[in-house]
Amino acid sequence: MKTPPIRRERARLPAAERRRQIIEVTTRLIAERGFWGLSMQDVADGCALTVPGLLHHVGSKDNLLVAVLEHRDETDTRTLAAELGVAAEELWGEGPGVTLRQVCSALVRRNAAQPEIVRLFAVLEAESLAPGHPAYRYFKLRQRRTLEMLSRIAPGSGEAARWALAGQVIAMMDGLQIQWLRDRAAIDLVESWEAAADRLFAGR
Amino acid sequence: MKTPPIRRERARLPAAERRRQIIEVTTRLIAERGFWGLSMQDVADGCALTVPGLLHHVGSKDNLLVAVLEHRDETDTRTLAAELGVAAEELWGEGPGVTLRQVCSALVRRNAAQPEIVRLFAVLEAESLAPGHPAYRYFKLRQRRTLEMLSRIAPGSGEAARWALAGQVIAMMDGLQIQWLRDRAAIDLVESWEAAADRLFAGR
DNA sequence: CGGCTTACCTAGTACCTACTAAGTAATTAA
DNA sequence: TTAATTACTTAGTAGGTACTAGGTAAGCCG
Repeated sequence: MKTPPIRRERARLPAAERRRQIIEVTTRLIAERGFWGLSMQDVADGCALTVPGLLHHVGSKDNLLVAVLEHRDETDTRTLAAELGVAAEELWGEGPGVTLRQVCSALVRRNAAQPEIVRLFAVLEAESLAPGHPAYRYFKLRQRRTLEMLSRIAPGSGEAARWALAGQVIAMMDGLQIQWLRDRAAIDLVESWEAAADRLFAGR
Repeated sequence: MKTPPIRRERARLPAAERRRQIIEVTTRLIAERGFWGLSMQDVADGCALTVPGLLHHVGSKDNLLVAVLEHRDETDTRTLAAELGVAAEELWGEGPGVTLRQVCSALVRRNAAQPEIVRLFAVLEAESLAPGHPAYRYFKLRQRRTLEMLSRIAPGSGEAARWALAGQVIAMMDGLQIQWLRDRAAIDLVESWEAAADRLFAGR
């Protein structure tokens, strides 16, 4: 005695739109629980889908993570360039288009407005330190790439000195962001960063 | 037709010793997968125990995490004080026993020798940013406490300036540690820190 | 309208999750 | 030497995990 199929009142969305929704929901959930703590069931629920319905769009859990990261990288560089009033290509070019300090200020200001996404990266950044993590390579490459980009526009004479400064700048931003995420009432991210930057960029 | 009970060749350890082993194994596993990714089965396997055997000692998964953190705090402050040749109590006292820079150098040098434990904290620090995490309160308190301790021995005139410096020092250490953990071949933690400290403590 | 694509479904697999209940046997104390 | 303690076991519960196979129906194009 089979129960007759129940008509569901689910919206049938075009793939692109559904994908966008999936990525948005996943971003929030990873920020909360990390990738290891993420469950496809929760993502599906957040999209009013079944789990196989979700898998139809993303294929697998690992793929989903990759999709989230790629989407972030894409939008991030785009909006950052826009905020600085510069074309994305010349952001990291040789010419003195923008200073390191300007880039950092823009970055921090935008991050201050999207704590959820900052948290996503903070959690994944730490989780992915283990070589078995599906985002291990992604973050390793990302670190090298970021360091290279920042050191290119860093002030200072020697190449080594510019690299060191770039590393310090990244470390400081990451560290302050965590303190801020932990106690947003007590810490103002932009203000803390500017104070730290005054010290890091002193005499330049 | 029951299979007869198989005689296991398992060591029966005194509680204290078994607990020590459990904490050690758990520390390694959390560093790898985070708390959300930790499974009691894996911990039990690592100790050559069954899961209920493990639960006999720790009660629950949350308790296990608390035990790990408490154990770390205990040993960490003890060995840090020893390394500086100071009693633990006067480490954070009013008198000019040690400078902030000395404390940081000692901290970084010791951390450089135990990457697994640094990774444990890096992962938990990020994961526990979510209010539902069992270590949420622990890390929030820890951040406040650390900030207070460091700012007490920080150089500088105003109280606000000392707090700011303490925050920057913590941020820089955390950030450099992550870069180091991600690419230990490319980065020397102690060296990076000293270079950064030269800048942070400049003119003091 | 008729056929094709595709968004999404139900059903099921094989396994892992933390945790409990209740019992056994090794160790220690009287 | 017996009695109490306790480290650890097997067995079981109730539910969650990612993922697959195969089907249904909604929407688009001719």
